[in-house]
Amino acid sequence: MTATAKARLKSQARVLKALAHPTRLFIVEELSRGERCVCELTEMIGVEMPTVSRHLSLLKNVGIIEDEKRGTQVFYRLMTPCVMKFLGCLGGVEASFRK
Amino acid sequence: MTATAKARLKSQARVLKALAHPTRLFIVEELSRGERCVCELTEMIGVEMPTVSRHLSLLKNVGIIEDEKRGTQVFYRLMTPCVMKFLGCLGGVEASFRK
DNA sequence: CGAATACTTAGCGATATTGCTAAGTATATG
DNA sequence: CATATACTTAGCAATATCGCTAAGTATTCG
Repeated sequence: MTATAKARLKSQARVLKALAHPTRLFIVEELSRGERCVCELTEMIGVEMPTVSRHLSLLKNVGIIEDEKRGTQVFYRLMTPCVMKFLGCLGGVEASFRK
Repeated sequence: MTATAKARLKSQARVLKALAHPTRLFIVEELSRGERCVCELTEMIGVEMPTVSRHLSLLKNVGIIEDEKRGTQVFYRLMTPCVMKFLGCLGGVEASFRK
């Protein structure tokens, strides 16, 4: 394993790790339908806002989503719609395992 | 969020979590080129065999790989080549973030 | 300005993950 | 049978993650 390969794997793992949580997967799916503010997401998810906020900043840190403040609200947008194809495939993986 | 949606997200997150580690990503990539025994993977990765073995059983538990014992060796195979397309897309995600 | 709303950050305890070493299991081999 | 090889399992310490509450920041509104 070269150092380059190692760096690439680490970087890819970082993105996967960011996606690897039910709440964050929900956020990504929801944002794929359009931008949402933190309060909307919080209500849909059903955990405290600080918790949602932390999930959001995690996704933002790896470049999957982006935020924009408008008034007192902060709206988040999906930056990499590619992630959705990704998740579509994922459905196949579990299905193939369950059968 | 319905209970069904919750269960699906949890299941998907489980698969992503299994992939979300540099060593396990390496294993998946390597197995996409053909089956490998634990000792081969161990040598390539450069950590102790028990550690590799645990990464392998994690991947096996979510149905991504499968094992077969032949003599004293255990060979692992990729069960869901779909995962590779998945990872191809991943390259795009990081690239789009870095630029 | 003062209060309210929408968020984020910090800090905490509970739990999960990671890699290690040591010990256990199973198959081949002298 | 005894030893070696290939692997897995168990147990441990270090570290990371998760959700919470409390406290801080920023913008709006009376």
